[in-house]
Amino acid sequence: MAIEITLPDGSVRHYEQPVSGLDVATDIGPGLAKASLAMIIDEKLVDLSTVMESSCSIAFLTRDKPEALELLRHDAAHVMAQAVKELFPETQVTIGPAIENGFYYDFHREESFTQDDLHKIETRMAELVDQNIPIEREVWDRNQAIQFFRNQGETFKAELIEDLPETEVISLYRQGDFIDLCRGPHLPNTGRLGKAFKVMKLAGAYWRGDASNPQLQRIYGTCWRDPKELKKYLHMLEEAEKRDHRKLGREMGLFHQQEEAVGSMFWHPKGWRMRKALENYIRQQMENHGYQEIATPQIMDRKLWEQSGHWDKYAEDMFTICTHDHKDMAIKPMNCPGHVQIFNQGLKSYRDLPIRFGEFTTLFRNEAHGALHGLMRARSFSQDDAHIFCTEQQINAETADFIKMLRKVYEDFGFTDIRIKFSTRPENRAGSDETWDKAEAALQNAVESLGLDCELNPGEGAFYGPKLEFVLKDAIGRDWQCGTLQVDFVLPERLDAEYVGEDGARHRPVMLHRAVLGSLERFLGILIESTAGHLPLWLSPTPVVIATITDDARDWAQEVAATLRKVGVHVELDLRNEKIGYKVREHSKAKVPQIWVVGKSEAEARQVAIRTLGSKDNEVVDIGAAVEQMVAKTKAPVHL
RNA sequence: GCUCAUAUAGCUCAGUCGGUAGAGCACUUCCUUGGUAAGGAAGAGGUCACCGGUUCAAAUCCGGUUAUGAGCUCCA
Repeated sequence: MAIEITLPDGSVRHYEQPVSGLDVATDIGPGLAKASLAMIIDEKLVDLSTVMESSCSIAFLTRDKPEALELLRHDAAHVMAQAVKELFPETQVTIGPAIENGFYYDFHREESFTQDDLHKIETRMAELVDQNIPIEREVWDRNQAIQFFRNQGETFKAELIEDLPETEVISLYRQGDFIDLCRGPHLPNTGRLGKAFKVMKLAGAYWRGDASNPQLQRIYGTCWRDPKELKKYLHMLEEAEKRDHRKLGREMGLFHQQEEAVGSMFWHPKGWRMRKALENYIRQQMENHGYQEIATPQIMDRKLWEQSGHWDKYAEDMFTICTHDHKDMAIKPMNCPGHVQIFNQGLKSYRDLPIRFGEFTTLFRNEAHGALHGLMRARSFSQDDAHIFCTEQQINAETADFIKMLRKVYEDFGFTDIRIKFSTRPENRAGSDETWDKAEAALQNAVESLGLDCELNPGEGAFYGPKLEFVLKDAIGRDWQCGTLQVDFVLPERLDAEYVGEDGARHRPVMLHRAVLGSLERFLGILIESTAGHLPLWLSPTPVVIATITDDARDWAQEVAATLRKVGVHVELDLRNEKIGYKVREHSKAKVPQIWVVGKSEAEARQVAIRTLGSKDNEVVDIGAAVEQMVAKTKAPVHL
């Protein structure tokens, strides 16, 4: 029986007998055999050792291809597991996948790994690579595999196999004495892994991601195709650390936090100017989109939160107050119930809908201690929060208008590539399945009519409805939900919202919960990190500092400052007896977007020398033109 | 909340074997009026996060607490 192997270039090789990928690669050339990590048969990635029994098309996955990374990282995880088992035999292995930039492996061991252990593990991994141990695939009988891992004391692995569907092929990979359950594919040997990896850090993680399960020790590593890539990545991490908003917030004099107010901000003058500018900007956009601003009480009776269902789900995370007459009050963690109270005042007609209420007041949530993260996750924060009360027929149009606003706003900050997650019904929820079917279908319909590209995020919706999450990344690549849109058929029912329809009967409105920026604090944090503190001038607390070279220019500097203040530009003067280089350095470090340097010659010519942040040059401009460009740039964008 | 790590001057950090603390920058004063990322000199600044223990003696060793960082869980 002849076997025809078709290669990507269209050439065909003929074999009389079953042949492995490695054989074919060796036939073509020893260079290819050496460079190949795995192969692709009919678009499926498999081991190089896979034997082909019939004709097929194959391609070799070589190290230089970007897809090789995932394979290398997965193998790095296995090599790490082998190293850990050799060094600490009492450890139980669980799972170890490739992730963005690297890999991790979750281990169970009574004793904690130490920093020193991590070094040992890394060293041992390098030794295993040097030993060039063959990695071999074996297919086992399911019960035999379970029994095998049980005998080895690997209860987590045994549990994994037990939970695999009966039809699943149980493949084990053997590298030396180490055998692991794995779907594969893998490299032909440990030598192919190379040494562009690094064991990074230790963290806790729950077995199967459930906090009620035992906690495992997760060891993270990074892995690349060559040392150059590794170095580049490590350098990138260092650079990202410099963009940390908590660090920049201090350096730019924006805010600080302290022990007496964990999770909350002390906003300094500059930070607060910035925070206000952002709020005023989004307030303007909302007004242009027909939203009406309201303010609801900070403290409301527990009864209202019980009625809405929040008490049931979030009581632990709410700050509560017991008044002197023993009333239980909650400090509001969100605005929705308050907004419904205003909607419920007076009888609404279908002619009134949609009604869009917006609010920016501060919310308070007693977030878990370990969840706090600077501006990104705080215990007090405010949102560009709004609720749209509308009919089912209006959902699509309202969604379209919201998306339109969101896109323009995100563009203003340079966020053009927005990830959207579609989160569906969670396990713990309010409302009937029928209601959820309707809400999810309505949101799905709106998404489709707009042609939005969403990732499905099952089970992650709000307890009252499905949601869209608009996700941005921070400096080191972590995801943060910023904007959101939620379709809610539940709260209007629970809080008894209604309107009179065309038919004269009473109906429940639909509630759309939505925020473009999400938490203003979080959005600022993301923005500071994404811009490395180089904010747009209209958001910058001090868009310009006027710095004198000598006292000769003092009067001119003050005149320029007065001119700017007259047109509403926040300007600071630096008249100190310091060298201009010193002043430039200081204000550059504080991320001041423009430094207007004035010396004797500028004073005489009624000019300023503009130095823009990030540039080493300066441009000498007449005062009229300079003020004009500053006024234009410090004006927040407005969209209609 | 859980796991691991960390906590020394305003900031960034050093501090060996346990013997009561040090640098640079910032700050204050004086000198310097200098053309685009650090001019010079002097001075001041610390209950070594907090509480307890071991010890003749603790920044240092041990226990606890709090906060911070990373990750997990959570995120209305």
